Amino acid sequence: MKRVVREPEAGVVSAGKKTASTTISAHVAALADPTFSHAVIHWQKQHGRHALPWQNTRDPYRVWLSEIMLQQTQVAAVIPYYLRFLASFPTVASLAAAPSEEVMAHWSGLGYYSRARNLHKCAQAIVSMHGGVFPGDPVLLEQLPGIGRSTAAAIAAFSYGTRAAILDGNVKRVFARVFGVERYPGEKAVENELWLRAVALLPEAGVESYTQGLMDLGATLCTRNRPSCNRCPLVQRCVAYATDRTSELPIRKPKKAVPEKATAMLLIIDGDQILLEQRPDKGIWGGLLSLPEMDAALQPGTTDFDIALAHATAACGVPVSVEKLPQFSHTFTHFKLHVTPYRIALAQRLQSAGQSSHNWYPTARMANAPLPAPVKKLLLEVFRAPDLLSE
DNA sequence: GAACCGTGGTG
DNA sequence: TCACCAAGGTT
Repeated sequence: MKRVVREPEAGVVSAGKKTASTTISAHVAALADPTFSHAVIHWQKQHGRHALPWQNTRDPYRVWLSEIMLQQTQVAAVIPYYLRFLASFPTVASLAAAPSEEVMAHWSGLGYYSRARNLHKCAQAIVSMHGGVFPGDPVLLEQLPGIGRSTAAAIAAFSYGTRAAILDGNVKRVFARVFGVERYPGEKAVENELWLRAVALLPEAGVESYTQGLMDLGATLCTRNRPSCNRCPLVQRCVAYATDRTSELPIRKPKKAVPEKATAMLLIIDGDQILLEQRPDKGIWGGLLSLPEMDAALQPGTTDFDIALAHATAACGVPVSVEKLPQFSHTFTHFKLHVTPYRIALAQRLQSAGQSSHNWYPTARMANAPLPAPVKKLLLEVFRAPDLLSE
């Protein structure tokens, strides 16, 4: 259960003694500037984006789906996923009722798979606890799985016109430049300050255009590299522009070396089926199917070839051939993975050896399987299966 | 606060 | 090739 913490609205001050909320309200009031939202709204109506697939609707289901998909993900990557998802699950009830494997299959390749698991949980909570209707109160939205403060505000603003502040990567970048924030925005104290500004700068009316405008500004003009300041409606008030610091702000996250890991993946093939394993929810690629893996480092003194044979035998049957496939590596946000794939043909399948997490999957349906992107890529190269998900 | 959690595009 | 980054949330 997540905590819901919210400072009081601007102007709402608890009676009596001088409290922290008094200070916050005063701070918010001091940061207010109606000309800011006016400039953003005016620009958005003329130059913002108005034809994205999830726009021109106030259907909270569509707004919610798009906001979850767009977390840490760029618009261009989301569009095909959003369209396929909506075609297969047109309502929150249909999504709630869908098997989780089907939900994961539709998310396969989009990354951050806890988003998909939380999406499914959230749909079920909307049906069971909210009568199938998304609440318009950001405080209620934030209690649902996968919805944090910023996403809750976006959903409430776009669906119901609720006056709530977002603070996503776009807004952080715009604010960091306009207000000349010289510290890393990921730092808690800095983020708190940015939230205060976000609340203080909300318009009295037109929160939909304002919110979309902030996102559009960040995505189309106030980009990380080479921002288009000459077209920006905030350029006159931009500290970074005035001081020629747009390439320095926002301050970058301090980098650190990423660890490297190695694994072997087994393509155990029996006729037209391949053995896949359900991955636990916790950890990388949680909740997806993937290839069985073995850690060669755990078996010193033997060859990879021997280990692959032994593993396949123990897992599911009698192998007749083992072929080492070309190695590849995959870089995640926080580590790099080196993979050695082995292709193993099976002469005889042992029914009794299969675990519950084991899943014999038709190779022809590989493109539809809920697989991690690099695994799907590998398998499609091996089997050259057609893409069936779009049907 | 910090680690964890993906992927594809970009320079 | 590689570092960096993009509509964050959870633990």
